[in-house]
Amino acid sequence: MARERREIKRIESAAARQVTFSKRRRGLFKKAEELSVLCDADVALIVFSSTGKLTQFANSSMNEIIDKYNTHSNNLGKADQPSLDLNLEHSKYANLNEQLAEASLRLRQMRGEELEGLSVDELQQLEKNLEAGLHRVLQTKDQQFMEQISELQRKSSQLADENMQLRNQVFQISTAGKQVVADTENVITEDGQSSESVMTALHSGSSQSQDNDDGSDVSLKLGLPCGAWK
Amino acid sequence: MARERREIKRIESAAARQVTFSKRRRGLFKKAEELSVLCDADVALIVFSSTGKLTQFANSSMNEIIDKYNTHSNNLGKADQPSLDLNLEHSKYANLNEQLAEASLRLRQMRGEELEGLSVDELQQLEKNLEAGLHRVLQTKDQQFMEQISELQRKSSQLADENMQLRNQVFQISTAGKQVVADTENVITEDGQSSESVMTALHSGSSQSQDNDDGSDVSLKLGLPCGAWK
DNA sequence: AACTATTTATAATC
DNA sequence: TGATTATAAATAGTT
Repeated sequence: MARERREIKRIESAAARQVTFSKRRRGLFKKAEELSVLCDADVALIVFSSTGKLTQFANSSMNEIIDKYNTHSNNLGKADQPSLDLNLEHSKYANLNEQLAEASLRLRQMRGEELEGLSVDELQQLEKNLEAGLHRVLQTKDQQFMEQISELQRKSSQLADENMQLRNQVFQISTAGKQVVADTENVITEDGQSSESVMTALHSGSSQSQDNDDGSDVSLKLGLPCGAWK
Repeated sequence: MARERREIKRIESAAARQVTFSKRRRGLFKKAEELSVLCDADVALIVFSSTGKLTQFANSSMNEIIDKYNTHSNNLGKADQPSLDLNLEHSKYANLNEQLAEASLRLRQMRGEELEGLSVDELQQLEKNLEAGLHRVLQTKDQQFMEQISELQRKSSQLADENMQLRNQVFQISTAGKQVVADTENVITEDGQSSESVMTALHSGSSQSQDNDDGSDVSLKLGLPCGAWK
């Protein structure tokens, strides 16, 4: 319902998926509420995003509706349930454990372990996923590198500017110094150390200029372990 | 969304309410399914009509999602649980949930999603893992290909052997046949059925050779769906 | 997140 | 119910 019809299948791009998820979830919850209001129906809606975030709607109480649902489906299914609660607890574990086991297996397989049982088709699917993942990781890494580089470029251009200013200061001060020296050569000094004073002044001026970068890190390290480069 | 905008409040006419309920319920379930498919989300939808009739949708298992919902709302919700037992249960869940969340995150990151927060070091580690995994997957796939190929080579060499033998048999038999025919033309047979015997021998010999492949599959299919190739 | 061109849902009607 | 249709609403792509 938009610029273009969208085929109903998993959106591959995580970003687009997230955007669509937000939009459609809002729409879905709105419709759910409207149905419950217009038609006086009991509606419960539970949505977990692919990242595990929960959103829920229930016109009355969620637990109430779930209970109602359980009694309904129980009536139609299993007859004896000594402790519904215990069974629920139990199945929660079982479910979580199953999901965890599944996720771990997938992870190990992506690391190239436990591939024995896989068919060629499954291996090719895995390969495709790995290549896509690797591609995105490389893209992200490149992006971070580029950011670091442009940050460094910014810093070094700033340093070059400061450098230029310092050179100017040095030049001006040393010019001024020569004038002082020239003067002292022709005039008897009052304390007998005018030459040293001038050198000290020049030096302290220089070091002060270098230090007035008030703590900013001027190191040119990339912050990367050297061994990480091929 | 129609001829006229409808105010969102309970429809008084029971008939109209029923009609709207049917239409909107269908739409709601459709949207729920689309969301689950498009965005890879877990969606559970339970609707009781005002007459008490139940309709439900869950992309996976309704119980699974309700369980997940219960653990979630337990974890994030009620603080009062006097029973030590319950707290233990609780922490077990929390633990499993944490592990599952961790594993899911790792999986998504290996698929190249949610890389935003990662440092360059972590990205490089991920890259290394992906490359290693991809390498092993490719190795395993290659190995399976090689096995299929050597199996096929074995079979076709076996077939070639059989072929050779058959050619020999055919040659010898047809040569013998000509001699027999030639002989019978000039010599009176002793039992009067030498010709038939020869023909029988030829036929039985041939069919035996074709059948002695004791059930092995001699088809030359690679066992791969054509669509799997780019 | 805001903006539209479209698609989709649906209210009224038969 | 089911089909039709004019219109409201949702939303895909874009900025």
